[in-house]
Amino acid sequence: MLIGELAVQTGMTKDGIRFYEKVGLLTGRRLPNGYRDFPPEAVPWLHYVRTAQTLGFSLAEIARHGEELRDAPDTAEALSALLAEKIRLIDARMAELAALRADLDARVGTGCPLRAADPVS
Amino acid sequence: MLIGELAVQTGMTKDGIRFYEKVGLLTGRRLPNGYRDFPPEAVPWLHYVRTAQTLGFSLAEIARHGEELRDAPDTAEALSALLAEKIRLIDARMAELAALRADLDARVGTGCPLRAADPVS
DNA sequence: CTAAACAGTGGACTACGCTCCAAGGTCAAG
DNA sequence: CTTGACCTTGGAGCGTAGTCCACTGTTTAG
Repeated sequence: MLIGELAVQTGMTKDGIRFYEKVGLLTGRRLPNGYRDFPPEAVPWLHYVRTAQTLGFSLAEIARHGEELRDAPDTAEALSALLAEKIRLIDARMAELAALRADLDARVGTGCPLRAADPVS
Repeated sequence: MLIGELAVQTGMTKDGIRFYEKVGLLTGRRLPNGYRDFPPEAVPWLHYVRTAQTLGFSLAEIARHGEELRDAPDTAEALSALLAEKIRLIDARMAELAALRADLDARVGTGCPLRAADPVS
């Protein structure tokens, strides 16, 4: 698959895809003419990358996790460990969100909690 | 409260605090000598800002929300609306995280799901 | 009076995650 | 053989969120 089609199928720009390759999120095969050639699996992979990214994982983290997987002696086990680790991170983030939510919930109707901190009032 | 003490009490740098003031997260009173003078409420406010920020809200968003509050005719009502809005956002984020978590969960032990997308293997 | 410990400003610089652009190579159709 | 659509590279530029620095002013203690 050439870069343009991958761009269409993932909703990314070509420049974005090239950037992702540059930072190691995608490894590049080249056709004899120098064009990049992506396997179809690149599509779900990029969707996964976008999802993980919007959830607060940096591209470097995502790339590093990919590499850890690639270099693991026992892939199935390494994969499980990595996913378990990600799940722990997600749980931690969810807990933080729950705490903020509870905090805001508690402030609703209790006067002027945020504004009190804003000296303009 | 002078900037140095606020920095100590919030764990921020003075430069960071000045930056926050510059982008409108903090409004500056000045002493006759030109020094910034912060009310004690700035401490919980900055803690709140940091929390909201780590949860994915941009400084611009946080500042804008603060302004919306300030400009609202009925502060208590506006506050409730704003907090309700934030809570909705948080719920949406939590739902996304839950979805990713379930996705990862489902992948654990099912072969080579991420690696399949990484053409190096 | 001077030195130390604070404060102020402006501007350069960083890292991340892109986006845009110019100049040029490749390929299929007419 | 040219046109157009596609691809390549390198480099500049941008927005966000700061950090760091030099130089200068202010306050306090000895």
